[in-house]
Amino acid sequence: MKRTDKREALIQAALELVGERGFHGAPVALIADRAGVAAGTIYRYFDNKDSLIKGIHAALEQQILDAVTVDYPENQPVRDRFLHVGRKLVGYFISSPLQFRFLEQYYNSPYGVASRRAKLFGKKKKNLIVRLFEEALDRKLIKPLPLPILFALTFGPLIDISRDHILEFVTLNERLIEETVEACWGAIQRPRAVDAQR
Amino acid sequence: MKRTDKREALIQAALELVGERGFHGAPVALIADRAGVAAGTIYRYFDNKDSLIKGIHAALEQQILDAVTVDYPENQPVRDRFLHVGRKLVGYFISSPLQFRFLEQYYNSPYGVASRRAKLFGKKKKNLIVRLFEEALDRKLIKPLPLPILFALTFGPLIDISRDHILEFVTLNERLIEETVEACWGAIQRPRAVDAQR
Amino acid sequence: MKRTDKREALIQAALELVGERGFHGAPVALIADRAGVAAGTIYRYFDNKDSLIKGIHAALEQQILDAVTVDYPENQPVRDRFLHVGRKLVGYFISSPLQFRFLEQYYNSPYGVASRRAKLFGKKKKNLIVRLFEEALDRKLIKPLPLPILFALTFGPLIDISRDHILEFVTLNERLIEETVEACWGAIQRPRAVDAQR
Amino acid sequence: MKRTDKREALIQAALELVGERGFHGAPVALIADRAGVAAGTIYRYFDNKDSLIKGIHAALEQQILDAVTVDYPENQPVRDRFLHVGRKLVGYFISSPLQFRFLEQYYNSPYGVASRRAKLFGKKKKNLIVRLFEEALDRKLIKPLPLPILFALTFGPLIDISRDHILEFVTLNERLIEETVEACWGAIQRPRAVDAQR
DNA sequence: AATGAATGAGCTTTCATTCAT
DNA sequence: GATGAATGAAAGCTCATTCAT
Repeated sequence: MKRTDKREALIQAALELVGERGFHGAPVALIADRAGVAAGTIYRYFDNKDSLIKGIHAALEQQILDAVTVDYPENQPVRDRFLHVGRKLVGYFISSPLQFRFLEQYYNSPYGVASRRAKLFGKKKKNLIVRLFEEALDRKLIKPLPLPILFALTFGPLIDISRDHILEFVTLNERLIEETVEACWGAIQRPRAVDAQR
Repeated sequence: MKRTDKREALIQAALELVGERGFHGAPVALIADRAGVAAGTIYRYFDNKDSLIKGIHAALEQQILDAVTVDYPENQPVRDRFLHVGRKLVGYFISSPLQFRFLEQYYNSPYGVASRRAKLFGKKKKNLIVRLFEEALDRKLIKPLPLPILFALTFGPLIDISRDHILEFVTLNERLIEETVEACWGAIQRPRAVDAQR
Repeated sequence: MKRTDKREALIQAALELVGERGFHGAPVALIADRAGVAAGTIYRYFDNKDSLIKGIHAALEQQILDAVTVDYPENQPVRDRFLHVGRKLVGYFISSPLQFRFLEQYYNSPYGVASRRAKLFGKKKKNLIVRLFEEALDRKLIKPLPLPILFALTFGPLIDISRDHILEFVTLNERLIEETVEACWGAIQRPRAVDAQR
Repeated sequence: MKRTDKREALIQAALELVGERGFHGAPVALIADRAGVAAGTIYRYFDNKDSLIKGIHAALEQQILDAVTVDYPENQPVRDRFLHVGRKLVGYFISSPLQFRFLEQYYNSPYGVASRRAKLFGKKKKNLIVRLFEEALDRKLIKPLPLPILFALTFGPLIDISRDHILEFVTLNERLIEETVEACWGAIQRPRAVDAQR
């Protein structure tokens, strides 16, 4: 097993254990065991357990960023770009349940308290999203609400339905995802002019 | 101190400690200390620590149910009843940050995995909400989506903005709450007939 | 076993193990074992292992102080008082080999680096000795050398012969102790006037 | 780097680390690192860590012996030879603080327990000193005390003042060293006949 | 000969739970 | 009923030593 392989094996093992059992269920001895290495070996690849956990988190943020960026319709209307991001996000989550559950654990633990601010979005991605929302606000396409509320109305439900799908409370399909993402857009979309108000 | 008082004191102490410091910061010795009883005493009132934690959860669900039920406009239109529930929910959360943070801890821990199914709503309350949504579906007032998705589109954002308010990412006021609850309704509301479709 | 007994048992066990084997040979598990308690019990009596070690050190300093103070001939000539201190010090050390070896370990370890300044003498005792030496210097009874050098010339050899006795390189008896203590006095004693110089 | 160079580098690195930080601060990985070799390489030159430590000790004893032997006034009076040894010893110690501190660590650790018997003097040097003392005893120049006591009265203080100088409790100069060494001689010197007693 | 990744026993400390008082 | 001292398993981490390369 090569150096990189072992690092990957440790990340994979920790990801699985935390995803499956939570942080309480992922002591270093077990992580090492599942990765097929000795406990002490972890400390050749990571400064300490926290560092391993944070490393996974960082890697996942990058994955999400990548997933959302693929085929991003840079030059299409705001609405289309929003729908793209929503679709890709849900797509990533439901195709990566371990990763999703890890992130849920992470953001609700001492580890994640500090980076909660960044929520599910790393710097680069946040900028992508933030830019999108700010453009939408500028053009008066969406309601003039604080960004955190706009995020809550859009990404909150998408995360929730992803979790529900993974926990099998609901079975998503393309149509349902599309309708939900569109409903999220509907939640923040600015009511059209006079006619629609009537 | 009466029997019930001690039970209450233990629940309150555990609630505070978990809310303030997370589960890691709430060992039984500390809970007992803050409750003004001996460590061993906990085991007269609860089978074990898990049981205490679950007891708190149950108590909080009841509190939420009560909060939502107060002044519930039983005979008003579905939309009004929905807005009432949303408003009360957010009101309860932001006026009970300890309770809110406890629940967040709870649902993201081994304790909560089992009861996640119940989400933020206990049996009775679920029925209240479920009845509301089913009536809305029957009358074709909202989109024909699976209940979990409807919940995600409505309660998801409300929980998120409550968290953001408690963490001071945003400062809610009555107007913002109202707009957000209405936006949630907008997300699931059935587009009106022919005109809106055009 | 009473509370105090257990504390004493832990101190005794740690004292023995450190004295016999050095700090490396005194892991908490072994200390607890020899004291007849569980490992965790140590932490009811001491904040941590360091605290236990420091507690022993403090207790021993007090013991030494007490030993030296008993029958201290407050109103006798400086020379008599010096001889008293020397005799008592050696007497304490060779009758308390475990304590002696513990202290040797202590002063040569990370634990003792900070308190090295105090050397074998706690505050009160240092003052007793310091006062004695200062009086002797004032009266021009001893050579005008820096205090550390005076200490080295007097207590250095006394500690060394105590160690040698404990390690059985030499077998001390009252006469030998007396002669050595007097030799130490001889080392710092001011040469008498003109005659002695010739 | 030649074979011998690596051995020397390892000894030097270990000497520095132990001298600076104590045994706790000198794990093999760090020693190897500072010596510019791989951790495993140590085991080509020494059986194990203990062996390396003992190797340093042996080297230092040789150094001390050499230092004391230089300019040794073989044909001068016993007193002069004694003063020479004392001076050279202190001179070596205060000009080699790392070496001094290593030896202090060594003699107070599991490593040194076995070789304590040899004290600061290896075989050859012991013989030099022992011969000196035996000659002095034969000629009735010093008090008829056991050798360990004579050593304690003479080398004990010299080691102590060297330590105090290194720790900056006192600042030695040639005069102070001379006076102290002479005081040591005074401690063991046989009182001169009737006249001096008067 | 030399490397350095890997090992795993051993360390100190925490804490849910028990039980004699 | 209530206490809180005692327990001991389990945690994260270190480091002397080995061995495939």
